[in-house]
Amino acid sequence: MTPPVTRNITTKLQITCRNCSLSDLCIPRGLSQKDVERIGNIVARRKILQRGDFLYRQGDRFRGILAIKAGTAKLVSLDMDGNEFITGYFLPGELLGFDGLADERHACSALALETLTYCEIPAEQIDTLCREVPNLLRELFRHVGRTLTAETDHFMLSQKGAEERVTGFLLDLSDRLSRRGFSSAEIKLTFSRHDIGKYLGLTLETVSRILKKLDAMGLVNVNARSIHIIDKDKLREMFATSSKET
Amino acid sequence: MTPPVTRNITTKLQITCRNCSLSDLCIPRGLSQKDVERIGNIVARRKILQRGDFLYRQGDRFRGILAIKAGTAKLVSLDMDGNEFITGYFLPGELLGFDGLADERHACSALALETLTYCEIPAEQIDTLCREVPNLLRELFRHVGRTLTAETDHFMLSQKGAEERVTGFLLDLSDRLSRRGFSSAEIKLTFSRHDIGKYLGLTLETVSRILKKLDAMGLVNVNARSIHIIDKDKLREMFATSSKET
DNA sequence: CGGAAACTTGAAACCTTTCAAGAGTCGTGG
DNA sequence: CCACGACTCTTGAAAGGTTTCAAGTTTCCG
Repeated sequence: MTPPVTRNITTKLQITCRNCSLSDLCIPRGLSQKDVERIGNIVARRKILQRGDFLYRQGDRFRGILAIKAGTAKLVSLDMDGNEFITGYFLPGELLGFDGLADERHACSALALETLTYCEIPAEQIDTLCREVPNLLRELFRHVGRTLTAETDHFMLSQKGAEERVTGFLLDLSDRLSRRGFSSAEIKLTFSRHDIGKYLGLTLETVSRILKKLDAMGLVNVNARSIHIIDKDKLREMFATSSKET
Repeated sequence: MTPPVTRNITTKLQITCRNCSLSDLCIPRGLSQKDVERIGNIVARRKILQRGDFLYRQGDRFRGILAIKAGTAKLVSLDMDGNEFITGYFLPGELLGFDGLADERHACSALALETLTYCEIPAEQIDTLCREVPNLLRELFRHVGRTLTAETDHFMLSQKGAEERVTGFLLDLSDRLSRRGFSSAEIKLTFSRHDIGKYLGLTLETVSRILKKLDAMGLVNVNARSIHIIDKDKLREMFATSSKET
């Protein structure tokens, strides 16, 4: 057995927060040079995972806040009946792990959708680090806050019609990608149709049908897992269309 | 004795965190006597609002974290099209306002469902207070974390069948009430059917129908806005029933 | 007491799911 | 290099659950 995993040739280059390419997205964003140096020494760096590997599992002890350096991940929640829901997804530069804050145990599982590297602020260090680096506290709050409003948006999206859910998902993904320096028009999905469905509260069949419809309308170009957004404005327009009630 | 009273005749007595009846629910829970004293001096106390009043509005500048002393509140979000969603609700002893953490502006509106009093930790004080009171930081993180997982649960609930959504809502409400010292069987709703619908992603008609059905099944006793839970076990059972997929 | 708002109730319309089968994709091994 | 098997995705038709629409009825409050 033991499949020939593409093991990481550990580049011996020392990457710290200071010279990390994501510093303008990640925690250091709001921090001074000196502060960055400080947390750079504590952050555990460059863990590497393969598709399907867990960053952490539901029920795991909370180890710390993770920052994705490369790759994408999904947040999976199981309810008491074992039904699976995807409650969020993460791109490079985004922070996750906050679901372990409530009671020291993770409420969700996070797993890699492709080869993924990440950094980690160990849980035990957070308190002291926040005290030593005043702005870090605020920065962390900003990030949980953002996670929170993202969940709110996710909920609202999941209450709309199927068409809007899918277009909303594409727009969100596209925006978040572009904010992180990736092409906002050429999307290579790491999600399966099933994943998208579980994220949006739809069946994979419905997702498939709507993707096809958007393609037929000329708004996007769907080819298996690669999606080309042709007319984002019209996509946005169609996303907004359907409001009626108060 | 001294069971948690439902209402407070505006006693002119000086209430601080130390002698607050909710101290075992609110922030002070995890803190030492001395720490409580400390934050007790900073917390702005006992603002009072009437039904329909806003604790804060979407877009308002983030003023601080609020703790409800008495009464209930709902969190309302409007999407870009003006559609209204209820993204959460709060009982005495619960903290809200975290939706303002992301960018100094509240992403939702919070409004009182009945006469309500609350306390407030001013935003400007949070940083310094956290540095002075080490455990407060952890306690605050615990609370945001809890808010986060509550939202996840809310999302998952909203993906289920209508019957489970309503029973799930009743069970959640009942549990949270009892955890706060209120009767878990005798519920006096401060929500309208419309509110419940907006919270669960259902129309008010559907909520009405299902409430009636649960009544007819003998699981609850519905009388306008007062709900008596007769058979919570069976209610739980019916909530779990419907799991099939993996 | 009267009027507005909240709630109930029924029937039809609508959207998404379910079920079922076929097509495409990918990796492995002959 | 092609075949095989396992997935993943597509596509169609029927079933099912919620919403919508449309009246009523009740409750609440001035």
